[in-house]
Amino acid sequence: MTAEPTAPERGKHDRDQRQRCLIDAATETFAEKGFDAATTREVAERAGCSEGLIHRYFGGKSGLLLAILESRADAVMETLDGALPGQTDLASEIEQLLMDPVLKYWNERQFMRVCVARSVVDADIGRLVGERLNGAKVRFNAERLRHHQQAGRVRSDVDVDAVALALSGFSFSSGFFFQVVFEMNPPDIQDMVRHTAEIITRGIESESNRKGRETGAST
Amino acid sequence: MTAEPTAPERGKHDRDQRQRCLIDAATETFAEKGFDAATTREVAERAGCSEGLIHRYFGGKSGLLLAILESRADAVMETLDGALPGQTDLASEIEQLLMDPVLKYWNERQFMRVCVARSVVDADIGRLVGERLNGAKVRFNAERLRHHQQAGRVRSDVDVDAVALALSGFSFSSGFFFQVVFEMNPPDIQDMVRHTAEIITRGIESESNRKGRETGAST
Amino acid sequence: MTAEPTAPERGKHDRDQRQRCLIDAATETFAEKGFDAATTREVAERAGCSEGLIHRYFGGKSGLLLAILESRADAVMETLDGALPGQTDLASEIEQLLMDPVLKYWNERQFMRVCVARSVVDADIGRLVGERLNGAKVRFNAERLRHHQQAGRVRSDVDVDAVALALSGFSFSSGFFFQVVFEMNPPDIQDMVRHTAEIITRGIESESNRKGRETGAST
Amino acid sequence: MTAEPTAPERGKHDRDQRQRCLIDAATETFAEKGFDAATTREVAERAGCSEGLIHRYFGGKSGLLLAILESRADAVMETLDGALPGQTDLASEIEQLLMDPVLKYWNERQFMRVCVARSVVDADIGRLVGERLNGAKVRFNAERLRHHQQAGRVRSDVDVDAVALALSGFSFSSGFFFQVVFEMNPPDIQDMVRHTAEIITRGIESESNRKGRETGAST
DNA sequence: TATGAATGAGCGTTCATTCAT
DNA sequence: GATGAATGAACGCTCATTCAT
Repeated sequence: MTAEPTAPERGKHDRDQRQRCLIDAATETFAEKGFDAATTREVAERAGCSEGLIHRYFGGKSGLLLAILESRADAVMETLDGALPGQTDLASEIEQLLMDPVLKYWNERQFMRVCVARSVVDADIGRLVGERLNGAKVRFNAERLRHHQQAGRVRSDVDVDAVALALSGFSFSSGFFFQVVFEMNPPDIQDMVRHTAEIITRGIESESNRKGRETGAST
Repeated sequence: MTAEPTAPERGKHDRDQRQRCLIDAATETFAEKGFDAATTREVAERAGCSEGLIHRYFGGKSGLLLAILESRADAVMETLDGALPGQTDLASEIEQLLMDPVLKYWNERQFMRVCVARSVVDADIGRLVGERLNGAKVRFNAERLRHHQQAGRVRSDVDVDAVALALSGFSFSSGFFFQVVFEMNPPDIQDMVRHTAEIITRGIESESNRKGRETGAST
Repeated sequence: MTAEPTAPERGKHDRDQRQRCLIDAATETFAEKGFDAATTREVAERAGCSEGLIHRYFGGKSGLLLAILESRADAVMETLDGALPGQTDLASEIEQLLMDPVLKYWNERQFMRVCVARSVVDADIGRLVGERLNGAKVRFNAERLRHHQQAGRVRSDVDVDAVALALSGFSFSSGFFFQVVFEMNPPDIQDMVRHTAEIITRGIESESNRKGRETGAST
Repeated sequence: MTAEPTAPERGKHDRDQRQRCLIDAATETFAEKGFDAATTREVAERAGCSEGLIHRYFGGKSGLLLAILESRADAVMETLDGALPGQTDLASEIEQLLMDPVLKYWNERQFMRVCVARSVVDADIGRLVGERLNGAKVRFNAERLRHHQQAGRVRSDVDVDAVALALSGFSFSSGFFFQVVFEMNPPDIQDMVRHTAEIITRGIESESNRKGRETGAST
């Protein structure tokens, strides 16, 4: 998570900084209490400015929610996908695709709480999260898998799009629900995810890849 | 889903019936609007009684939420697990364990919306859902898998508890999030789940099971 | 003005009485401060009940304004017209038609303030006041004048509808603006109105009426 | 109405021009929405300058209202009275005294809306309008009538001050309320006013004037 | 006991005003 | 001097909760 921006002194003029502070304060507050139960009063207090600014800048409480989604969605996807190096080894690739989100969902848990809680109740947000957040992850997974399939490491009868979707769903439930919502023990989750990665690898790899792996392993 | 209980006439005394009506009305209302945005006025209206009863019977709005969880949790788990016949074939078993929740989550989507939306925001509810709802499912999965492992159909190096958890997470994301929240096309989801079931089966089955399957398939 | 209804004790249940109290309290408050500057807080305080009732009963502040107009418009017109006995003498009739509103506008000055202030700013209210309040007065005047014209006391070339409108306008400016808004001395206004009544009588009476009056006066 | 002053460019210093722009913008805004519902934001926007200037120049929103009244009262009276030529014919004089305001109130309807709406609610404004606006009109009327009375065209028993007040009231209700607020048809109003002018003329003219008029008419 | 009238704390929002720039 | 970002008091309104009926 990026460093919390320091709020400008009260009364000082600094539009951009103020907006960032408000968005951060709102993310925390919405995550802790839920969108409805959170009050603009508390958001403003946390941001160290007056309530009026929420309405001036974002057009109200609901505008603030949209601003959160807008401002973070792309950033979040970048951090989820950006830095992942492609692996030439299929097993490493699968483990990476499953394990990385488990870390990212933890880091972005506040933002995720806001998104998830709203998506359940607000269909527009639901679709937005499904398409922008999950969709991006799925497309990313599919691309990686396709590459391995073309290299002959993945069985030709495997539907990489279906597997990509399955992987995103599995890492979402592990990384967000098990870890953040159900408060399960992170090391346990990581073991489970690693184990599942092996199983899936075995389930999708081509005959040649299996042999190479067994040989490589025995060497 | 059980039949909607008929509301007693206004003013009539029928405590149990009234309570069931209120719980059903509240489940619908909370699911459609979210817990905070729903009003006790609307719940009472749907239930066909006065607002005052919500407080007399359940001690207020939040008591009504707890009553929903209490009254449905066990029932839901029964419907999720109860009627599932054990399969002697591993592939069928896995497919059944993954596909069944996809149908059940759809039927119980109203109740699930309430649970999930609250669990994200309220840690107590989060743990309750994790332990009572998901936990039951995981234990059920583990038992089935262990049986197949003891019968030699599942590799001995597979951690059935880990796989049981993985399966529950995967079916939760597919059945609830993909299907209900992201509004994806149910047949597409079912195809993906079936495909994934095959992959996982391949990933966990023992050498002997694989050979038997290939032989059986070629016969 | 009818006696101020006594407010029910706080918390006591008395829907009708409460509504009447709120309408009276609102009339006073709107009259003193204007509709916009008046607050629902103050109205509720004067009525001795909680703010919420304004919204429950009247659907909000603007509903309260409409309720005032609805509840008083007819009553006001009745008191303006109802008790006026027809006069066989034209001069008495004119004086009565001009003088009576001067008293009535004073008694209803609070209600009138609300009506007039809003009509200037809100075209819907303007038309409503023009048609329901002033229109009724004009039609009443016209009927009386027509009767005198048919009896030969009013010149046949007089347009009674035009005169009826003129009389209503004159009594409105004298009775409301001069007396209530400009705070002129009521006896002075009454003298002026009486004098004007004589002049108008002279202006509309038929030759025969004039002769009869002069003869009658000299007798 | 005088030509709208062109606003100085934003940021340029031109105190007098800016003040005039603000007063014009405020007159329009207050007339359209009413004083309370109008916002300083909109006034400043229309005037093409910043909100702060309203406070710097006029000390706030209410100061702006006073500035409107101050700056326009005299101008309005000049346009109401200034250009009216004295008539040697009594009938023409009366018609002119009644008809002219009907046109002037229409031209000044924005300013009048502001004055009238406030005068009903604010006693200070009420007196100011009564004395400065209506008072000036009444004195003007009285002077003209006195001249005709001295010339023997008006009966000696007529109280010219009372009639002057009556005329001002009648033309105020016709010109402002009937025409602007009640949105009556201007030609209809003009017919009514002309008819009333004849009636009043007949009501106040001396015997000699009547004879001269009848002779003149028959010639 | 069940009702629904009544409450009042607290919400999102507005806007005249102030003041850093 | 002019700007517009920032303030904060106060608004209309909502609704869980209470309580007279």
